[in-house]
Amino acid sequence: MGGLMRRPTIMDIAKAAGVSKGAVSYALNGRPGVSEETRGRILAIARDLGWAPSSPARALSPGGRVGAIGLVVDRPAHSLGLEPFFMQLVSGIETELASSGVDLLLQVTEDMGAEIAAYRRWSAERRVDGVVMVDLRVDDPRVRLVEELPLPAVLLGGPEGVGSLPCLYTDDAGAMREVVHYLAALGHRRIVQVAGPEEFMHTRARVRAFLDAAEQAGLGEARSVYADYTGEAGTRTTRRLLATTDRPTALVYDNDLMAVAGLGVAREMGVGVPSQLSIVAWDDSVLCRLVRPSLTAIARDVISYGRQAALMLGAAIGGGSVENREASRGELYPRASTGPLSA
Amino acid sequence: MGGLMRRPTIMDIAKAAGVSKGAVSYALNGRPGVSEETRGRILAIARDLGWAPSSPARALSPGGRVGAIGLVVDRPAHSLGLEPFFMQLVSGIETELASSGVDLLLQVTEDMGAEIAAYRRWSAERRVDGVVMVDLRVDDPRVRLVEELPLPAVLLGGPEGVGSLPCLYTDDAGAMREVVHYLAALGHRRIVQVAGPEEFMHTRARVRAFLDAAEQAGLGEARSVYADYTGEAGTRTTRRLLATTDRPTALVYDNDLMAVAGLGVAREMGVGVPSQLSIVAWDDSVLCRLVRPSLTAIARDVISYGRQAALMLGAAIGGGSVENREASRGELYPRASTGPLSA
DNA sequence: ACAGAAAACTGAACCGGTTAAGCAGACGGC
DNA sequence: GCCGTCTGCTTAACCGGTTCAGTTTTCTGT
Repeated sequence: MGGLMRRPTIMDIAKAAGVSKGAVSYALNGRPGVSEETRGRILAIARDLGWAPSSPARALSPGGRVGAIGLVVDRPAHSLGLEPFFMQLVSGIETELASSGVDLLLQVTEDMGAEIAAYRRWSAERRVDGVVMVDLRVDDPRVRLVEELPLPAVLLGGPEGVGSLPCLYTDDAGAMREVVHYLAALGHRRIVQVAGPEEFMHTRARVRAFLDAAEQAGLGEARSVYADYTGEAGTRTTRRLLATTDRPTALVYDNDLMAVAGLGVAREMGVGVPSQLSIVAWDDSVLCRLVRPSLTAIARDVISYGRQAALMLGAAIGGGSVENREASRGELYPRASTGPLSA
Repeated sequence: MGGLMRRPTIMDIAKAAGVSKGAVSYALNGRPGVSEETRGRILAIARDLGWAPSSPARALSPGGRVGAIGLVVDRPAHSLGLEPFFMQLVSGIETELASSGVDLLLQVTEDMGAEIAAYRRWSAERRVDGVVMVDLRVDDPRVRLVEELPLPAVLLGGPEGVGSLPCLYTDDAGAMREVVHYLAALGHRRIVQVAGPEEFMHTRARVRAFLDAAEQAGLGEARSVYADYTGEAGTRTTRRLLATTDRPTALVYDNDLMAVAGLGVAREMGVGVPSQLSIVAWDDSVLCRLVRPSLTAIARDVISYGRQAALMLGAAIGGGSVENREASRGELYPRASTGPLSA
C-alpha cells in the first residue's frame, strides 16, 4: 500500500534548519531574503529530506498555478486509437512541458457536450491552468465558452473563427493545392476528396482549396464528399465512389485511417493501385509506410506542432498576450500509391 | 484571456446564506449538521453562483484526495500513436473515472528512467492519488519503487512478479495455446512467433505458452524471435524470416502493428497470404479489419480492461486491500489472413 | 416547568505552501 | 553620536476547503 513516512513539508525543513518557514520558502524559490549561507543549508536539508513542493498547496496560494494543462480529444474511442496524430501531439506537448514540470490531463469524450462540460469543470475546479483545443469547428461553441471562462486556451486551427483566442494554424489550403497539382500533373482528371466532418474548420479549408485548385487546373469533375474519419466511413465511401461508372482515378483522404480503408476496398474490388487508382493520405504515419502499396501522404511535423502549442499556452497562462503563429506546412511525400494511369 | 469574475468560494455562499462556512461545507457534502431547510437554501445558492469545489483546496485538507490518477506509457512516440491498445485503455479508464470526477494524467516517456522519475515526482508533489502501471517487466524496478512510495498502484499484468501490489491479469498463455492449436489444425508445422520485447513479463508468458503448445501439438520447428513492437521491427524480422529456405508457413505477431508490417513484407516478397503464409495478430483493432486480407487476431476487451483497472485503483486509493483479478481472456477472431496451405 | 439530550450552527484550527509587513542588528555617512 | 538604510530573518495573514470542539437553540420526557 505504499510507504508510511509522511511527506516532508517546508515546516520540517524549517525545524531542521532552525529557521522560520518563511525563510525556507525564500530559500527554496531563489528569492532574496536569506543569506547565501542559510540558503545553502536549507537546500541541503531539503535535498536530504527528499522534499518536493506540494502541488495542491502551491496552487492554493494567491496567484498560484496548478501546474497542469488539459487536452480533450473528442473522437469515437475506437477510431481514435488509430490516429497517430493525437498521440504525436500529446508527445510533442509533453516534451515542451517536461522542463517546467507541468503535467497533461487527457480526456477522451464522445461528444461536444461532454467536451464542453470538461472545460467547465476544469476551470471551476481549478484542475488546469489552461487548455489546448483541437478540431476547431464552424461557429465553435467552445470558443465563446472558453473566452468567458477563466481558462487560458490555445487553439489548433484558424486563424478564422478563433475569436479573441490565440491560435496556431497551418496552411492546409497550400498543401492541398500542392496535392491537386501533383495529381493533375500525373494526368488525373476525375479526382475526389474524401473529406473529414463538414463541421470542422480545417475540413472547410481543405475542401475549398481542393475544389478551387481543381478548377484552376481544369479538372472540372472534382468533388468532395464528407466522411467522419473512421475506417468504416472510409470503407463505405470508397466502395460507393468506386462503384460508379465514371469512377474517380484519384482519391485524396483527409486522414490516414480512411486512406488505408480505401486501399483495402480498392484491392477488394480489383481496382489496381496505383495503376487504376491513385491514393493520397493526409497526415502521414507509420501506417502509410506499412501498407502495400505504401501511401503517398501529406506529412506535418506534429511533434513540433504540439511543442509550439504548449509553448504558446505557457505564454498565455503567464498572462502575456500571445501572437497567432503559423506552423510549418505539411509536405507531400510521394510513395507507391500514386502514379499515372496505366492501361 | 478569459472572464474576470472571481471563482465563487464557500465563503461567498456562506455570506449569501447568512451562515458560517462550516455549515456550508456540511450542507454541500451531504453530511449531518444542518437542517434540511438550510441545506436546500445553501445548495440553491451554490447552484446559482455556479460554485464548484476547488480541487487544490480539497486536496490540501487532511486526508484529502487530489482526484487524479496517472498513467505512464513508455513506448517510442512514433510507434505508440499506432497502438490502439493505449488509447482504448485510456478510454476505458476514463469511462470509469467519469462518474467520480477523477481526472487522468498521461505521460509519454522514452525510457524507464523517465517513467520512474514520473512516479517519484507525482508522489512527492501529490499530483495523483494513484497510478496504473502497464507493461510489467521481469524484475521490474517500478514494483519496488512504488511499493515504498506513498503511491497506490494497480498493475496490468502478473500475477507473478507484482510483489505486494494488486494486479489485473489476463490468461495470455491460454489464448496463445488456442492460437497454436488453431494453426496446427490448419496443417501448419513451421510456425514462428514474432514476440514483443523480451523484458516484458507478458512476452515471457506468451513465448513459453507458444513453445509449449507447439511442442505438445508436435510442431517441432516452432520458435520465437523478439522484436520491439514497432513497424520497422515487424518489417525487418518478417523479411528475415521469409528469406530462409524453409520459411515458416504461419507467423504469430505480438501486436497488430508488426502484423500489418509483416503483411506488407509478404506482399512485397510475393508470398501469398493466406495461401502460402498465415498471419495472426495479437490485439485486434480497426487496423486488422482494414487491411487486405483482413487479419486474424486475438481480441480482448481493452475498454473493460481499463475500466476494471480504474475500479481496482479506486479501491486501493480508498485504502482497502484489493484482490487480484483476472480479466476476460482474449478471443481468437479468424479472418482472411489464416487458412490451410494451398499449393 | 425544567432537566437532559439531540439538532443546528459557529469559531477556530489545520492542510502546505506564498508573501506582505514588521523588526532587530549591522553598517555607513556626516 | 545619531540617523537612515540595508540585510536577514520572523510573524502572521491568506488561499479554499474540511473538521473538531464548543455553544446555542430546539425538541423530548416526565
